Amino acid sequence: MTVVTRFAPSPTGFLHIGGARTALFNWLYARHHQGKFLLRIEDTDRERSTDAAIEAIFEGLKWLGLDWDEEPVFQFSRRGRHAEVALELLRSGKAYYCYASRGELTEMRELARAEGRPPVYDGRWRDRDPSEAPEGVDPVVRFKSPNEGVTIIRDLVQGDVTFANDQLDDMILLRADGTPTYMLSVVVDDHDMGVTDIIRGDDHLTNAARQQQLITAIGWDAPRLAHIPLIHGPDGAKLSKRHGALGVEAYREMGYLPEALRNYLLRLGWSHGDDEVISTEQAIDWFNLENVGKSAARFDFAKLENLNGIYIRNADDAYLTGLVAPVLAEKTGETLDPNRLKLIEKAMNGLKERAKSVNSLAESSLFLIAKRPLVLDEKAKGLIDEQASGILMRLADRLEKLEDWNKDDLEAAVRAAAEAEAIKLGKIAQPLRAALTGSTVSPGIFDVLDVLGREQSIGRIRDAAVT
RNA sequence: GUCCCCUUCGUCUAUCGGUUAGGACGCCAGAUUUUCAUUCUGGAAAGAGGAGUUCGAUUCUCCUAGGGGAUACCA
Repeated sequence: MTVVTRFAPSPTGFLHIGGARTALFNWLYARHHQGKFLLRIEDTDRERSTDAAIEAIFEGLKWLGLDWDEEPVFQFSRRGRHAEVALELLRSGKAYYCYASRGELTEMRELARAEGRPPVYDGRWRDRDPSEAPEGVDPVVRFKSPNEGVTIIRDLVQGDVTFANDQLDDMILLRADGTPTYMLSVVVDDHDMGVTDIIRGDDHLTNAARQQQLITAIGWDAPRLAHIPLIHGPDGAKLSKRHGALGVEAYREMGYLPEALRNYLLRLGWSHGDDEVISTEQAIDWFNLENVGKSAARFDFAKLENLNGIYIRNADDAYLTGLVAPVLAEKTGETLDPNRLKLIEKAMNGLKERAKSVNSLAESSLFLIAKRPLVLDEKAKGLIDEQASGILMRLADRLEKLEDWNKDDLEAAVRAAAEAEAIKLGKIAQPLRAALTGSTVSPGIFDVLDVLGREQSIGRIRDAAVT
């Protein structure tokens, strides 16, 4: 049987980082087994579901490169089918109408808690005759779950987990208004979609027992289960939305590459020996459930940043230029013409060597497209004293005489200038850097000269030398 | 309260009874270098605590502690 996995987020907010990892694992598992990766939007909570959230989930998955098979399933649209299954259970005596009021339910829970018993529904309508039903009350449909024995979940990550059946009460299948609850919907949808392997957060582990009872009652085959641990924030607390949990689009805005984030997320809870930098092809080839850890992991930005740097350094110059362009456009307030983009791409090799994010890449390429005269930062200004000005003027004269403006000749000229001045290369390179870039930090100075070209370079040197 | 899960350097992790407990990030020191970054070398840094089982436990069992999750007519 081919593997079918699914990612089933509820569209009540952005695609957060924990969901992204769940999606990644499902995707990897499906691709590894040459199976299918399906998407289901669990939008049955009409109050909280929004179209914007649905869009954010699609966009987030696309950005991460997690392509899904077939059309996404919208759970709400399948409510008729869900109710049908509940009604069938009702007919076969595996479910029943319950007329207990909300007040009764609260009372029940409080009493149970006070007595140290599990806070569950006591089954008061389980065997009661419907003729006793109170007037004018719309009943809910409850599942008649086994009261004795145990339910064992054979989890691929967590191992065998045993629940006593008396801990699990008769859950609601259909609300008083006839709409299905989550427990029913997932079971029916997973079955109808042919899902063979459910990989989800371990906050669903207790749900798994109830769902398994339901599946057994209906008579379906149970899918394989794998409950992966949650991701915690840097402080070890649960990663909640008000607690630093960001949507994947926030990571894009911070300048992380999707492939770096994917790699980071993969290593958060899964390992392959000592391997750290893992390509997507390798990930698909290697991914398995056996090497998924059982404990929650903390999110560590420092490590993500390191990985991001590695991916940036290895990335294609044109690709990076394409990513930098919009950021630059936003910073400068104008879209870049092809000539300046070409300039950036030419400098990219030196730029990417020292970048940790797309944003820092943009920041450090700003000098390339700056207009003369350059504004020097404080440190750069400090480098150009009277002596340095003289050196720069003489260097400008020397550079002007160069026949050919290329990296090798430029290097030779600058070194010759240093020798003529009887100073170390650094003594001339730093003021030169300040003059050309307005900063004390930049790519190699000969690269900068080369990329900037004769006119800009000499102009900038003279600008700095006279002020 | 009840149930379930988890626990190796600060962080992510390797180890599937016998290792000087390995790697990565971060940190510190050094080398390279025109700045920064990269790269390279070296260093500090861990089995929550307690009982067992065993010739031998990080590894198996139990207890304690700590952390997390679930306890809805939310998903």
